[in-house]
Amino acid sequence: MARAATTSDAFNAVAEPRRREILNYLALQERPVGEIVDALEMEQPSVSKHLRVLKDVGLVHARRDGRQMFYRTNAEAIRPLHEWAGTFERYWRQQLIRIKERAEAKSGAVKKD
Amino acid sequence: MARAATTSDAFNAVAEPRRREILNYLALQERPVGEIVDALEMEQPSVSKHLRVLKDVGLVHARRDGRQMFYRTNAEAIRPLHEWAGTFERYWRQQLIRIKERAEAKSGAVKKD
DNA sequence: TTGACATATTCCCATATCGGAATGTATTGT
DNA sequence: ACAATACATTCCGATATGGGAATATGTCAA
Repeated sequence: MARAATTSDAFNAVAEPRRREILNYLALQERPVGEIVDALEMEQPSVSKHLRVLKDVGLVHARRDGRQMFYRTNAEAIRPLHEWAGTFERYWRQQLIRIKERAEAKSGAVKKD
Repeated sequence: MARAATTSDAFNAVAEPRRREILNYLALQERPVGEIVDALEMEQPSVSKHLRVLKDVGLVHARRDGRQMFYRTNAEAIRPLHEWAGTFERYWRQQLIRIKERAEAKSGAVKKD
């Protein structure tokens, strides 16, 4: 076995920085491929390939209009990622509190509340 | 060029499901490698290698105690991921509202509020 | 039909992966 | 010093990658 395919899930798909840029760009409104190419300064085949990956895991939706293909971010598909990361929120909050407490203790613990 | 290294950032590191399991397991409290091996039923070298990746991107902290190495999740390092995904929250909320509106319209739009 | 335009796919290559097996290293107890 | 324990690393093989170049596909316009 080798590394998991980027097409396997959203986690793998967004691991690629270029794909995150594309998702950011397509979040506001749908755009044709050519505009993505111009805006993000990437090669057209590269953009098409990234879009293919994103579409396969449901991170973008596609719509044809004449010769153009309009893509837009499917924000819903990013939720699982947000939720997984969110399960750690209470832990980093705790860490911050501990750091703060240690800093206060070190500085002489003037106040105690 | 090939795919970005898993050691490059947190996004790449958490793309691996096994590494997410490890992070989940080490979030509550620090654990020695052997316990991770038993709890998650993975080979020891595999666990060590994943921990190496996680440590390199700062997702876990390590502490030696005798022959054992205790690891714990550094939740702080997961925040950037949470925040990136969070920038899409308003979009998926909009999408849900639109879906709801469409459903109501279709069902006859009995109520209008 | 023919050509132009917009996008998608294929082929190639250097590289990075993950798992398994074997081996290396650090620390402790005797 | 030696063996045992706990991890870490290295080597291997199969496979997936992303970029570049070339080519294929699909759609419209004349």
